[in-house]
Amino acid sequence: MSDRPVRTRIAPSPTGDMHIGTARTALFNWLYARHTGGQFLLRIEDTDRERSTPNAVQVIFDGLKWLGLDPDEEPVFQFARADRHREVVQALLERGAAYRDYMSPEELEAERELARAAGRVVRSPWRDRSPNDAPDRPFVVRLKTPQTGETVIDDQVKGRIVFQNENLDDLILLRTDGTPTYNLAVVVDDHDMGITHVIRGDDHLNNAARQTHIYQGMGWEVPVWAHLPMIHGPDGKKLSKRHGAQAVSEFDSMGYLPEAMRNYLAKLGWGHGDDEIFSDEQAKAWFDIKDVVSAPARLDWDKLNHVNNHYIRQADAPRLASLVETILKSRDWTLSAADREVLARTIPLVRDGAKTLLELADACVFAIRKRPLELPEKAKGLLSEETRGRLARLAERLGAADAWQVGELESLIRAFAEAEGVGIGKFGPALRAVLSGGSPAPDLAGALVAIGREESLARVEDALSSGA
RNA sequence: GGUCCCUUCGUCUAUCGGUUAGGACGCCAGGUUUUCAACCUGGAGAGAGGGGUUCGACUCCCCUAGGGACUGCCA
Repeated sequence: MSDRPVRTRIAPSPTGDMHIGTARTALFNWLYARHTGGQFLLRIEDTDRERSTPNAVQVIFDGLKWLGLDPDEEPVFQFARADRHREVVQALLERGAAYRDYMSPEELEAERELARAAGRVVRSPWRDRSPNDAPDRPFVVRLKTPQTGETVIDDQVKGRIVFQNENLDDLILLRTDGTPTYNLAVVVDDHDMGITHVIRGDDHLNNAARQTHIYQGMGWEVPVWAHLPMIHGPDGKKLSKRHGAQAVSEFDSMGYLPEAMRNYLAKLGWGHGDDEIFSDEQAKAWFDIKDVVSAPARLDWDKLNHVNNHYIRQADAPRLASLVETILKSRDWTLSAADREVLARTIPLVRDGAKTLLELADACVFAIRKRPLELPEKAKGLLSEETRGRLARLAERLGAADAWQVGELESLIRAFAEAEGVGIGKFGPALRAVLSGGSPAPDLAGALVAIGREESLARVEDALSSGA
């Protein structure tokens, strides 16, 4: 390999959702490019005309953008390069590194069965036939892969892997209809894009051996290979919908922060000693393909939640407020300017316990609910005559509080309990219920601050006057 | 069937021939406590099995078992 500047790429096919495994592959490519001062590129593999959709292309753009993995150049669309791919096939043909195969689908099928039964690879009789024998029939173009010797893949993750060439079949390069296949297109595009490091899922490990011969047929430099193990579901099976999520957009809508995803995904298959939480800058500085683990990893929701909670605590409050507002709006809440202020006050008080933005939003609801709050049955039971009197006396003190701040209110509540000669447990639960209407709420002082003085006192008043 | 990959606590991982096999999440116990979290302290918990190589193997080699990928004119 040469010392060309590093260029990596992510090459998804736009046929549906963006899988979280694709996201991690993109992350590793991005990290490696950033680590080495190289470039990270995007190529849309849209050669499957049946399944590729513009919408799915947009999903990929959106997914990468959300994850903060910005490509350094405009995306390359593979289908648009079909002429170039055919040009390379022509060159391969001229060099004698490829041949036209006139087997009919039926013949191919028969050969496939024979080959499988014999435990060997599919072979075409046209490989060694003279072009002069060519019939007037549709044909595919196949790569003329060596049948003796061995092909060595020096993989950065898996190590040195040796394939016996007799086990490698002749890849189809061009279909009967003249369109290029995936295996040809990746190689040509990676070469033309100057990709130095092919970092991709290890489902392509076998392809690497076969693709090597396309590079060699053209006399091109073979890239450095790095085949990443896949991400499995918590049960160790292939990650699928029933595991809760598999698409990047789903993690977004479940309330995971992109920086949390980057940190968590980076730790899935790669690590830097005992470091668990690290910044993008640290990840870029530390990341090396050689440190990627070679075994598949399972998605662990508990750990993802833990990491996400960490980043929710770290995030800017205004950013969280806007994210929470988006979630609340999607639940048909309309927020006034005053509500937004309440939200801004509430978030710092409740964020510590939130594992997702959805939970954060839930935790804010108590503060913006509209009076009069309907108390749950359980709460009504708390409002004995004695407690009502106590709350009334407490409301008086609250009304006269110097400052409406957590510290002040905490001491006020403590002092009140002492004055009443009871523990906070005697009136705390009732106050909480009255303030929140049964919604989850933080500690009393925090709840009071979040709700605001006027609104808090009004809620207490509502409760005391109802059914009195 | 063939080729190839993988295998340390439940999970993610550290270890790069010599460690009481470390950390994190989760779990359990205790603490804090006006709810739920969060937080603090402590605890349980691992080298798939069998052969080698070596003074010494989680670490190197082989076999077995169990997972997985590929074996498409999909990507």
